[in-house]
Order: sequence, then structure tokens, then C-alpha cells
Amino acid sequence: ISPIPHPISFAEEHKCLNSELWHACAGPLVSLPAVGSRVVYFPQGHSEQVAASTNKEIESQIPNYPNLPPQLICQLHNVTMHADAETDEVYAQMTLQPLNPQELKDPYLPAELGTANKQPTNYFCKTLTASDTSTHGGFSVPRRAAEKVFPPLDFTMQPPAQELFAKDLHGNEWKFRHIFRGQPKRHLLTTGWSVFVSAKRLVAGDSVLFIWNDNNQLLLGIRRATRPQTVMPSSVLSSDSMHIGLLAAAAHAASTNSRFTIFYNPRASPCEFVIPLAKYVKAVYHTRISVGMRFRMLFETEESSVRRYMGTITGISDLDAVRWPNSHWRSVKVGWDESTAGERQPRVSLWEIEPLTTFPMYPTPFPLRLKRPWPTGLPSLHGR
Amino acid sequence: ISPIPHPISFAEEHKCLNSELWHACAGPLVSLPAVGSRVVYFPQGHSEQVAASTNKEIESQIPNYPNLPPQLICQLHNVTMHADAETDEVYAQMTLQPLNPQELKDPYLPAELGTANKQPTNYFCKTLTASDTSTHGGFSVPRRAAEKVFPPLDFTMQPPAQELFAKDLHGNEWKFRHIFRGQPKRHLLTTGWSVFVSAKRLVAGDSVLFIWNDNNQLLLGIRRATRPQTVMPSSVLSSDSMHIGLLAAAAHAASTNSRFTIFYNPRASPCEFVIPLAKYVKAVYHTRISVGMRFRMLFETEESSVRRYMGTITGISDLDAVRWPNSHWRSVKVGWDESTAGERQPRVSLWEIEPLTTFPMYPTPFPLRLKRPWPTGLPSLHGR
DNA sequence: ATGTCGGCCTGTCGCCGACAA
DNA sequence: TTGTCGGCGACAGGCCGACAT
Repeated sequence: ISPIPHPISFAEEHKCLNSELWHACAGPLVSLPAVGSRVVYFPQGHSEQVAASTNKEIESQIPNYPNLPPQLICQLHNVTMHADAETDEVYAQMTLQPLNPQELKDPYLPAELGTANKQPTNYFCKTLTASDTSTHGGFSVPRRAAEKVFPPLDFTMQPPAQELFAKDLHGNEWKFRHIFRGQPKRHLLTTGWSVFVSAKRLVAGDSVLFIWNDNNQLLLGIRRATRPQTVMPSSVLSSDSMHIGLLAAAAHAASTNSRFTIFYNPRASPCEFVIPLAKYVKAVYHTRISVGMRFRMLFETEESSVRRYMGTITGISDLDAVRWPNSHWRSVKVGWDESTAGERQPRVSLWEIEPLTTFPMYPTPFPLRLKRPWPTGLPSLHGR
Repeated sequence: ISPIPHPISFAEEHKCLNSELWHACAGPLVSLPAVGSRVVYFPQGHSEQVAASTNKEIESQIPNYPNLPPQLICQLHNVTMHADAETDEVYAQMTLQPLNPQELKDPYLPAELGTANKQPTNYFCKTLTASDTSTHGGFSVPRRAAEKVFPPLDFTMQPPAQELFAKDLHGNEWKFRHIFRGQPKRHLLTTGWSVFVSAKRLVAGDSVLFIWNDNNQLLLGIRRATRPQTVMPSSVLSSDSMHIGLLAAAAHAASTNSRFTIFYNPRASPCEFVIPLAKYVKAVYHTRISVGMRFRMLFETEESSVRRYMGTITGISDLDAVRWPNSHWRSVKVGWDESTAGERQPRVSLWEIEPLTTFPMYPTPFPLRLKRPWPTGLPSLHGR
């Protein structure tokens, strides 16, 4: 009776999500630090995510937390991947524990640099057209994509066709009729497609992605187009209280060295605010930058791949000198080479960019292993 | 192309909701304190609402806020009524300002007792049947309801029919064909009804309510059945941080006597946690209760009206003696007369109940005006 | 008085190749 | 190679009174 049809099966609660699919939906630039490693947590960046999610600027009503430093070095105890039940939006839950001064002295392991997010190899991602989402027809599968990730059709049949079963992030299975027909011949998903489109409420501009994994399973994810004004205010807690909550939770955890929990929404947050400690140390203490220096930075393309944009450093200063002095968060002011630069942020963090030195870097066998632990005590900009 | 049809018109952002409709959707027992009046805010009750909304128990990880008393006497600066854009769930936003000791000495006005929530007179509320929500047909309008709240039909037509336009909480207008036909004759809503059902995602068990207001407008609201497990965890902020946020926001406001903002969800919260000061004072300081005493208490029926249930006081103690000592929040343990008592809470607050004295109360012209302001300083249970 | 059903009509869904970009 | 369209068949949506509760 419900207008939204039910998929074939339901995953049990708290089931671990498929990691490949989660990363594919999150995008090629998103990586999660390894469990057990040490990370740097930026309350300021977390605050930006909450502001983006609640669609509200940060008010000056927020009390100060003098004991909360702008960056908190933590042990990452737990990372779990999730997807919103309503929207399939991917997010991660992390349990962090601030380290005490004694623990800060421990040398860290090279593995803590974090493993790169390996995107699955056998997958494709297509942005839906008006025809794909209309009720008038099915889904047109790009030829190379179908040949690469779908099981081969039996071409002795006329027309060649098969049934595909694909699992989404929640473990629900969807059934599609895959047929190769038309003049000229093309791959199509027909029966079952419209049910999926209406259940997920997909519209033209959204993307779907199919993965053929090593277990010969077909996985199915969605990535919604970034629609303006898509977020709405929560009716649970005021955005002010949310801001206070994240700051107070971090401050309390920092003062007692106890664990706290945060959510990271890769596609809602402007930036990662939990980064591997080694990445931070390398960028802040082992990289020389100056105004006028050229750099490169990775961005995600519309087709879910990456490309580099180039720019010039135009300044180095605190983003919020009053509330977060000596933070390294987005401390680098930049200008972009291309005229479409309006969409790229004017401030970035050190660890996001790749400075171009006039002396070419020769690759070495162990380029990232540091000789000794970084200096104890809180890092500060004055150290440079 | 969207599976969800658009209603005829959209209300502009931030438009003031229709108060009658909001109260009708909220239910007969929900009343909002008057703007400008003084109220008592219970962080403990607010906490219960957040726990209910995030579907998570309160953890012991939450830090203590020693400067946050269990009840905060505040000036109510602003109240706005809202409805969730996705679910039409009604909620209210309140701006509160804790009063300083000087302000606490001011005598209060009798009007601060709060005005009773006057439910609209010309309205009806019907719980939807399987037939009402099925795609097979329309909506069967109870005869008395149609005759009372719908404009009269022209019975010279065969069959008598008209078009109805009704506005929902967001100001969107919905169009229905209202017809009187069948054997035996009955009132039906046909064309337009299924669009409404699917747009609002109504299922059997949910209720719709129609109001014919003084401006001869037809208003239309919904009240969803209380489905278990309907709330889902937010992916914005951890529930722990939300709890900390509400407490820290209240504590900060209390220490600086500054304004703060809260949301009250009448249908999600177990109980009102912002109540008129006069109501609180009357219940706590001018009502004698003891163990064994009989009392009555109002509850909402399934048909959106009220009835009284009776019970006996079985104990008086703090609900959480560690975290909230000397709070009056749900300090009364009760037993209910009827065997269906499993659905009614075993603890209530003083101001929710109506103790039955053996000496009948004679009504007086000014029964609620106090002779003098209540004692300064924080109230405590020891005063009784 | 009103919930559910069978009958029946009709509008939309959805599968097909044509055609063009 | 693939997005959109006209054609058209099938089926669910939806209006009707019958009938039972």
C-alpha cells in the first residue's frame, strides 16, 4: 500500500557496510584514518561541518572554551561507516581520545600516514539523464561500462538479456532486467529500474554507480547532485546548542582525556577535520611555504575522478584570529589559475596542497619516514 | 517527473504558521506559554526530549554542570510555531532568558498562568482506514463531520458535488473533489485525495484533520500514528554531543543571564519542559500532596479529545538524585486504576496532576492570585 | 453510518525501435 | 555511442454502487 516499493531483502541492524561501496559513494578524495592510529582533530573544522549541515552561520553567542586548543591530537579508537536510511548519504562515526602529554612523546609508526583510499577497479558511475529518470523508459547503460562491470550476456539469445541483482549500502537487493537491443544496439536496464528510481527519489543530475567486486557481487550506490538549500534545520536541537555541544564535548574530552564521538559527512563537510597525525606533522613542520609560491591541489571531477588545479599562495594567516588563534586550519590564502575559480575556496589548509619547489623532488625509498618524533608540546605557528 | 506531486502553491519562507491548525495538530493537551511571561525551564525534561528524538539513552559520559540548577526561571521572549518540512511534525521554537535574582523578586501577573489552548470548534479528525489510504479509492468522510465543517453542497445537483481547497501547515493548498453519492448515500473525497496521501506519505492509522475557521477557510492537518522506532539517529552530531550541547547552552545562559533557544516537540517529547511559572508555583507551593492521595490526570484519547484517568500517589522522590537532586521533575510516583495502565508513565510531575482533596474546593472569584511573590532563592523539596 | 469489495473504464507506465546529435 | 521521441500494449489507478457490518 505504501507508495514506496520495498526492495527484496533487508539487512539486519548495525550490519557493517560494504567498505568498497562506501568509499565509492564518498568519492575518490575521501580517506578515513586507520583505526588505532593517531590523528589531529580540528574543532573549528567540525564546527564548519555542523554549520553547513544546519545551514546556519556560527553566532557570537557561543561561549569560549579557553581550554580547548584549535587542534586536538587523539587516538582513533573506532571508525564505522554509515549511510543515512532516508537519503543514503554516507557518513562515518569516529571515536576519538585526546592523548595526554606522556602519550604524545611516543614515536609514531610509519603506517600512521594512512592508507590511500583505493577506489574499486571494476566500477562505473553515470550521471542520470532526463530520460533515465523519466517514467517513460529505463536506464541507458554506457557500452564500455556494461561490458566492464556487468556479467557477460549470452549473445546466442535474441535479444540477449539477463537479470541483475545488485546490493545497495543498506544491504537491500535490487533486481533489474539487463537487455541488449535497439537499433543501433545498446545496453539497457528496464524492468525494476523505475522502482529503484522512485524508491531512492533520484532525479536527473544525480549519479548511480555500479561495482563488480572480487566476490562476483554487484554493488549499487548513489551520489546525489549537490542541490542548493538541500539541508534543513533540525527540529531537535537549535544550531547554537549544536555548536556548543560539539565544542563542549571536545573540551570535556580534552580535559579528562576521555573518549568522544563525532560524525564526519564527506559530502556535506567543506573539508576533512580529522586527519592523520603524520600527514599534519609532515605538512606543518617539514614543508616550507611562502607567499607567492605555486602549488597544486586535487579536486573531484563531475565524473567521479580527480584532477589537479594550480594556484598561487597569496597569504598566510589565521582564519579566525579571535576564536582560534594559531590554528593551522585553512591558514593559507590562495588564488586559482583558472577563471572558474569561483567554485574553489579561497582558503585551504597546508596538508591539502602540494607545493611546487623550484628544485624537483627526487623520489626516495623512504621519503616519509621521520628521523625522530616531532617536538612535544602543542604545535604553534611561531615554530616555523 | 518527480514522484511526489507538487501542491498548488507554496508559502513563502518564514511565514507565520496558522495557530489554530498548529494547535489542532499538536493536540488538545498542548499549550504554549504566553510571550513575555515567566516560565520554568527543566533541562532534565529537555534532555528527555532529546533522548526520545535521538532514540538513545543518556550516557554517564555527560559532564556535570554544577552551576545549572534543575529548574531555570526564565523570561519567555519569543515563541514561534513550526512544522517539519518533510514530515509536517509540529514543533515550537522558544527564546528564553534566565532571570537574575533582582528580577525574580518582581511580583508576577495573573495572566502569566497561561491561556488554555483553545481547540478550534469547527473541525474534525479522522483516523485513516485501509480503504482511505489504498490506491483503490478515495476518502470516506464521516457524515456529521462533512455536514459540520465542509461548505454545504447544492443538493439540486445529481449527484451533489463541489471542489474543496484546503491549506496545510506550510500554506500549500490542496484541491479535492467532494461528492455525495453511493447507496446508501455518503460523503467522499475523490479526485485529489490520492495525490495528498502519497505526498504526505500517509498510511492507515495516521489521522487527518479538517478545520473550518472564522475566515471561511478550510485548513488541513495530519497527525501520524505513533509508530515505534520511527526516529532515526542524526548524522550531524552524536547524541552525546547533543545532550552536552543542551546542558552547556543552558548553563552558559544561566551564568550570563543571556538568551538561549530551544525546540519543543509536543508529539515527540514525553512531557512539557517549559511551563508557566505561576502553574509551577501553584503546584509546588500551594498544593499539599502525600503518599496514598488520590488524583486525576488528563490524557489525550485516540479521537483527539481528552479524558481523565485516576490513580494513587505511591511515592515522592527525585527521579535522578545524583544528577538532578531536588528537582521537581517527575518527582511523584503513581499507580493507575485501570489495567491498561501499562501505557501511562509511572512518574509524573506535580503540575500535571489534579489531587482530590476530601474537602471539596469551593470556586472563588480570584482563586489563583497569590498574595505575595514567592520566596526568593531556589525552591527546594525541603520547604514542604 | 461506513469499511471493503467487484466491476469497469481510462490514464499513465513502461517496452520497443526510429532518429538524430 | 546514446539521449529523446512516437507508437502502443498492459496494467494499476481510481470512480462507481453493492453489500455487509
